Amino acid sequence: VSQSTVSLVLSGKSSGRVTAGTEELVRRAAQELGYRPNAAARTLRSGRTQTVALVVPNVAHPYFASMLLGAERRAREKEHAVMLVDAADDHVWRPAMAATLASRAVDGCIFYSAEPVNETFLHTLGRHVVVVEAHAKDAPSLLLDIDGGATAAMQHLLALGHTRIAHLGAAYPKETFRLRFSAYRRILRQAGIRVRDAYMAQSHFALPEARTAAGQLLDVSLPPTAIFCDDDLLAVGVYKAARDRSIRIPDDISVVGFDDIDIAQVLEPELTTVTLPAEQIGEAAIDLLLAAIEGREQAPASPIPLPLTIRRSTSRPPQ
Amino acid sequence: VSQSTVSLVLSGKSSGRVTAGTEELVRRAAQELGYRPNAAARTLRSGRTQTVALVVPNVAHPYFASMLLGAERRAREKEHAVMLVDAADDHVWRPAMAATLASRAVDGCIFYSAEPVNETFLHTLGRHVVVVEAHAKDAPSLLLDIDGGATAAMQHLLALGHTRIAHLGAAYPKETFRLRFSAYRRILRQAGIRVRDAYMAQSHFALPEARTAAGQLLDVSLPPTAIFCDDDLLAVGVYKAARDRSIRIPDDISVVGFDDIDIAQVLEPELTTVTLPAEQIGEAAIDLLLAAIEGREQAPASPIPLPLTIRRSTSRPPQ
DNA sequence: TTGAAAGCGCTAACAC
DNA sequence: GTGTTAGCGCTTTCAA
Repeated sequence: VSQSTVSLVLSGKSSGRVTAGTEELVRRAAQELGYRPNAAARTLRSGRTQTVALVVPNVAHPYFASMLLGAERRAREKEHAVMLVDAADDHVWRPAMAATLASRAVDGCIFYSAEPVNETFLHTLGRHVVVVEAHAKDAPSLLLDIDGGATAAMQHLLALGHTRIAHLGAAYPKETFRLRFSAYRRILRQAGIRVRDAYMAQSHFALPEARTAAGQLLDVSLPPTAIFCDDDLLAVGVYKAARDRSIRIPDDISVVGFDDIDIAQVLEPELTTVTLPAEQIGEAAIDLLLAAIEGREQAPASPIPLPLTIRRSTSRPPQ
Repeated sequence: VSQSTVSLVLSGKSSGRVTAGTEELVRRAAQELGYRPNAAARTLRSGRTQTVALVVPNVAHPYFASMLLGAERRAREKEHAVMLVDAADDHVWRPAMAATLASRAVDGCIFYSAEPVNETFLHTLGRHVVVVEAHAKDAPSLLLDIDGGATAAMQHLLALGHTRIAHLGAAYPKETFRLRFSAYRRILRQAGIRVRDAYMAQSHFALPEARTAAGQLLDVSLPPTAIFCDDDLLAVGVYKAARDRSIRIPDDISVVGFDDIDIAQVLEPELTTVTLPAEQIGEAAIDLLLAAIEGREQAPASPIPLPLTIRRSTSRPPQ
């Protein structure tokens, strides 16, 4: 029973090369001895780690947690492991990720981009990269129909009769948020409504800050009758600020969010929001990355549609 | 310029072995060529992967997401990567984890146990294992003062004057939840209050089910004036069920949760809950695991205290 | 159908 | 101080 025979059998490449008897023998011995092939040796030989990295800005944001859930599940189905890199802030992750990729510790990387991805940088990494929710010239990217979702949200508000619509934007430098903001302004302009500076505010993803920013919007002299938020977490800030001022949702003000994280249904009234299928996005990202790693060309898919989920936080504007 | 010299320099073991000039030379060359040591080869030689696995029941639960955040941050500080395994349900993770550990793809594993850990199983793995929030005979474990937290919560309710206190338990087979339940019964008994079956319900971590279970508690003929929940997510079910019945929190019923996830402050009124320092727990788990891997013996630390955070969901019982 | 042997890229013991 | 060399455990020719 020699080394190569064992390798053949345990890698499933034994058909027509090894006798059934020998094969059985090998399997039994492996079983009894609890033998497990050493991953490092295998990687050294084959160049494949069966591991992919996932870079997200913040796992504690429920949207990313769900995406990670979907990605890990799918990766495991395909016999891959997922390594997590929490970017936390944009300066930290690059060296870490660059080192990880360059050392060949992973076969590829899913990259929830913080910004128009530096292409030189991507190339330097020399591994397969998939970008989620952003365009990248030299890497396959998984796109969402952000504009479509934002447009649906705004049109919903217009259809209800709102004209004084504010925007609470995410203070995060990413294409996806610029798209949400553009859609807001475009739809207003198309409807012949002036875009007012006083109806626009920004906040990071922290409740106290979102609450303050939302409060500024509510305290304008002629206050808005609806607020379109870049993110459900920011919508929570609106709920809090409204409550601070005894402003009722949706009677006095309508609120629309973006993401449809669990919190949307925890809020009272439940939040009307643009639904991002986070787990599905995680799965799709894994599929795209594995295809790239295995050299299967994928026709660039069309952006994932984002339906508006209408709940109780939107209604006709007050008289 | 030979292989071993390069190795010496780049592993930082060059002091007193390599001339400053040569060292500089090597570094510069490595820099220019963009040389990165191959992780697999290094692992094969050294036996260390610089990677640890983290097994959690469900990353989409905010508590675990935060724990993961803390763990990943600390691991990166210590130059380790974190591989995520989402157990999803208790049957799936074992083979996956066993394979990962046995193949030496990771140096160790943090295991948020689903159950009194099967010790034979742990040993089979043959790698370092740290168990969080559960006792394990043969592995270092990171303990939380669950009983202390639950006791504080119950005593808070008693101190407010409640005697009809219900318990909404998590339908999840884990020591930590049994401890919460025992504390509930013990405190009632110590206060001379009869433990009523009608005041006890269970639910999985799904809002519709939690809402139904909470509803049953509220619909008892002599309803409770307070509910102690095993988890903040279950407390959300109570809020929903109360709202369905126009029962006011805290005027008609007080609610206490467990975890202090972000949702606790999203709820209105904000939830009184037992605070688990999730990120800190993740960090501590990494510290414990790395200590074990590096052979540093750690005196078993005392359980992490869990303070009760009192917010607006608890008050005196109605007259 | 099975075995022998080379070599993936690194580290560490040892020789120079 | 620097170079030579063996070997980590596997896969994969190639020879028997």
